[in-house]
Amino acid sequence: MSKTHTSAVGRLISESNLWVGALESAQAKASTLNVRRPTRFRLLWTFFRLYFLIIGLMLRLRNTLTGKIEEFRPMREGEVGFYYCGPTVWDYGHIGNFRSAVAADIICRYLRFKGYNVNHVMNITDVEDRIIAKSQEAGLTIDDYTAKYIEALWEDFDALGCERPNIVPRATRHIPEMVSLIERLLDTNHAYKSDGSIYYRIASFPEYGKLSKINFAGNIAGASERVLTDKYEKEDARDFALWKEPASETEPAWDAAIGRGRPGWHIECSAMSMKYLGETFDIHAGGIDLVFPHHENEIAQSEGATGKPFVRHWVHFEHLKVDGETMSKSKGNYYTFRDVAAKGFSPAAVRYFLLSVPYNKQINFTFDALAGAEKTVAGLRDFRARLSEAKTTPGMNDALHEITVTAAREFEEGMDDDLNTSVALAVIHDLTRDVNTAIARKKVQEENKIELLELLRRFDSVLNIFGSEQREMLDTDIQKLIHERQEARRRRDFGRGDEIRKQLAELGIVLEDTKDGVRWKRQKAEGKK
RNA sequence: GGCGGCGUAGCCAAGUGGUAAGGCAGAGGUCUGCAAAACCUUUAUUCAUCGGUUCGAUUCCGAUCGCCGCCUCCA
Repeated sequence: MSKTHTSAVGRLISESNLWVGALESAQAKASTLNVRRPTRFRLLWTFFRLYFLIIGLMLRLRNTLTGKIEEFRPMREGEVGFYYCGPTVWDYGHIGNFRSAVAADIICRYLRFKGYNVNHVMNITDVEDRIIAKSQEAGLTIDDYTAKYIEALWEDFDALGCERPNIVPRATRHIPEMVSLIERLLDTNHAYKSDGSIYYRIASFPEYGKLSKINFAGNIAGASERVLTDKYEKEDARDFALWKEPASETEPAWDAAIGRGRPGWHIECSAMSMKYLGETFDIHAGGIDLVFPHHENEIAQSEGATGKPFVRHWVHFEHLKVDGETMSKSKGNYYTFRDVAAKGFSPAAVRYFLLSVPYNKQINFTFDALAGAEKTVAGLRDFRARLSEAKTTPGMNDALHEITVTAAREFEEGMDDDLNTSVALAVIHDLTRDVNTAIARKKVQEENKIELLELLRRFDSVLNIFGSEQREMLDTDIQKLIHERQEARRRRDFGRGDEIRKQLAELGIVLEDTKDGVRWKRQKAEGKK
């Protein structure tokens, strides 16, 4: 096999979308004919790639609005507008929040993997009842109060390997946009003033309930006491506040043509998402609990004001449970990401755990499962290091090449199927086992290594579980000890060798004697219960 | 009361109308001076329970039990 082959395969991997059966057979034919990848074959490949990109490997995503799994097609070719209802910064994020954040991260990363240019907008809600209450308790302005949690949020994002969104609008910085949207709603009779506050008139929007499929008739007969007993100056109990009159002088408020007040929660997301993504955009994501009323209200506000469809594809993340139960402070099973990290678990293990179950299924958090994730991640990282270090012979092992190609295809098929990360991970584990065997049997050739490492990079551009490829340098003292131990072993002075191994273990360095020499690694982080 | 999700090995779990992915843990083995790592074998005749449809159901339908979510600001 020639160098040309390698680069073509490398491109194949890096461009993705191309791993289809027909392609493989074309490729198999090329190799049986022992053709040095002539230009016409490359053209044929390109044809297949384009063909299957259009009709073949489409991402299928569940859409809450229709309740169905649909092929995802953006409004504009190659461009995706993505809005994720981000956190309310009144406290450190808990592991449930990060389940959603990781899910949003995976969607954006996978869309990019598929070749889309993604504009990821994540809002930060930095004015809201709890924040107001907490900041007043602390004697701080809301900006001073939230600053600490916003900073913490980014630290947690970085630790968990979540990409920073492209745009992170804050509610308090978009008051004029909200005010003008409310004005539009007043003009179109979708909103009304009452006692200094402004409410949305649900009766004016007949499609209200289309996202959550909520049945108001059924509710009234049932247990929704709050709706019935709440005392509001509203035309209809279902109407919700767009603009709230401050209850006291000390409450944060903004002066506006519509009166002094502060925005309701729902209007924030309508105003900010439309500002950055347009009046109609591709994907709006968030936790499942936001379906009603938050997202339902966003639709009412946005579509009421514009008369256009607001969002084409709604994606909702299922919740995380702890030991099979709801996570709540009163049950004592409430954990922030920081709590978990403080118990000695690595952020990588937390990320792995959070993405090990598809986003649309509830995930059950247990410390046993997290300890399992810790070992699994360590194993995967070890695998990549072993592959990087593997000694190779020139050329390409065809059987291993087939395994590589198949893994690439199956990974993409799994992810295309409504982002089934469980399947994608299983593909990686299978590949790991096969390649480990190949390494042990010295079957990994130079070109296999190149394409395998490239494939792992491709996988990791989506999952981000392998992490940095930078190999840490050892202290010279430690290097000397390792060398000394090798010398001792050569003399068959195993007593001295074991002594040094023990000494290094105490320094957190674990050694592996392989046929190609000694490998070292850091002691795996052990999570403690 | 209305709407929705889920119950799969010790644990976390994927999945499908045709007879159970993957990870962790456990057991045995190969390799190794010993380890470690890796690999191999093994661990659910069975997918909450009971009925029904079907040639065939874990997968579809019904009922029951259990868990979880939403029903006005919770990811």
